[in-house]
Amino acid sequence: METLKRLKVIFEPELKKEIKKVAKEVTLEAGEVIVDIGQTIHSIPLIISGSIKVSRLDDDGKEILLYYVNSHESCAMTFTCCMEQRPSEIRAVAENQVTFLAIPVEYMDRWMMKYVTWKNFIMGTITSRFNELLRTIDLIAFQKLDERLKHYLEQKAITTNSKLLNLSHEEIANDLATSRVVISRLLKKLENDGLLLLYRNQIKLLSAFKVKID
DNA sequence: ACATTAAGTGATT
DNA sequence: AATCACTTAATGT
Repeated sequence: METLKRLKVIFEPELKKEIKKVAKEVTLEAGEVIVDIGQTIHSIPLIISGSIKVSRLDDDGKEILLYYVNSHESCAMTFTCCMEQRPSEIRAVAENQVTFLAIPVEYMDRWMMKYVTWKNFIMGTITSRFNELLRTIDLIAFQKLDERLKHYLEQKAITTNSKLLNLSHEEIANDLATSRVVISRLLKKLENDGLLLLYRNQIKLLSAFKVKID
């Protein structure tokens, strides 16, 4: 399985062998649901290419974006759900065409004990996700929607690997759980600041907008 | 040409 | 920052 080589994680050879043995390679098209709220997860994904959008539903059943899982990453929420075999709190949808290795949950525990690199990998993705969520909580608490928007655009550029984003203001507003009018105003400000250009259903990030792609 | 949908803006809470 | 009300611009039929 050459796909494993493309992961930048450094797993020890024995672990790689085990992964090859038990993992199933799955490819999904954009929009396909991987897990929905209430479902129980039986395997954890190691993303080879593409990305997954992870969201939860608020009280009114509206979708609110939590984060994207990109290439070479895995989803922190699935770990916690898997451990206890509890129903998923989140919904995961393929953002674009995505291929990942599905690893059955029972190996999670076993490998944690057996392989340091696996433990480090799991802990690493949980910590970085936790820190990111902490940051967005801060931004929400201090009502810094403009910074959340910038972060959102940056993530979007990373997942699509393009500075040309095909998004309407309304979609952004839905993802950030706010109103379209607010997004339009903030985007206009960013445009005036020379960070981006606005078109209909399209946003072009300029070089002044620091994103490390290409 | 007309209807529909996306985006821009002032005023108000 | 959210909502309302309204305008303007772009796009589809």
